[in-house]
Amino acid sequence: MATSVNQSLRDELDEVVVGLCKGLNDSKRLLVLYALSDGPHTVGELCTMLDASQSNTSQHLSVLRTAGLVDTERKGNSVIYSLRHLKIIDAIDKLREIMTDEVSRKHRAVGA
Amino acid sequence: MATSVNQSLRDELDEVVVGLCKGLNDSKRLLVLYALSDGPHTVGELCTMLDASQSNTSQHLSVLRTAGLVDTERKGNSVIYSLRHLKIIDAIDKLREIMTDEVSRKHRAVGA
DNA sequence: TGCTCATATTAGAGAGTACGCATGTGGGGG
DNA sequence: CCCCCACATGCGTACTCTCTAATATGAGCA
Repeated sequence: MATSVNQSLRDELDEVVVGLCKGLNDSKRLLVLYALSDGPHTVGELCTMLDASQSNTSQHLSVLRTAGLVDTERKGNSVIYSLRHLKIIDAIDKLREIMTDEVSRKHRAVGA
Repeated sequence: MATSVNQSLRDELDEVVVGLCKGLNDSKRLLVLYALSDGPHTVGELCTMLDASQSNTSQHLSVLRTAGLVDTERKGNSVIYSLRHLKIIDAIDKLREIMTDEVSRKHRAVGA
């Protein structure tokens, strides 16, 4: 009955994990994505928003760059980061929705 | 201008990461979620689908349980796992969509 | 009770990840 | 040309994750 799963789905999910989930698996990176959903920002600005060191921020941005989630553009002395896929915010919001469902579910369980 | 980000958003994203993203950050776990989207399965069945050891499968299921992504029910000797939030599949599909966009974007870049 | 099947848990090795610190790089102004 | 600013990168450390092998739990049956 239960057979091993389709290899192409397996490969695709592998890519999704490597390329995207890994990028989302850190609250600071999610925060960066939200910050960029309002519009482009420089690294310095993102540092401030994250309360993180320049180095640390830059490292997180590097992960997001590799994941293909952000774009960069040089402007004078600064580098401006912007969101590459607006859909990523939809995806995260979907997760937040589930989180909310889960919380209210627990409340119901306690109440019952 | 750029100020530190709202603490409540920060806390919420923290929870999203801890509770959900961590659960998604492994292709085997994504595979489990897809397998369960067709309907409930026992651990043994999931082992077969994943081509993974019983121990390893059980450990991944444990992560998903902690994340609140799956439900369990004992039936005789077996334990049956089922999907707790159908929305999680929507979220993953959203990520796959982004993945697709990204791939076609690269192709265009090469073609151009 | 004792045995067996299905699943869960534990311990330990190896790989990966986040962070601080120090240093490298590249554009702009004196 | 030299210096400074904004940012990127390399290194070491502490932590976290996944996996295998071994062991524990728990339901059903003789």
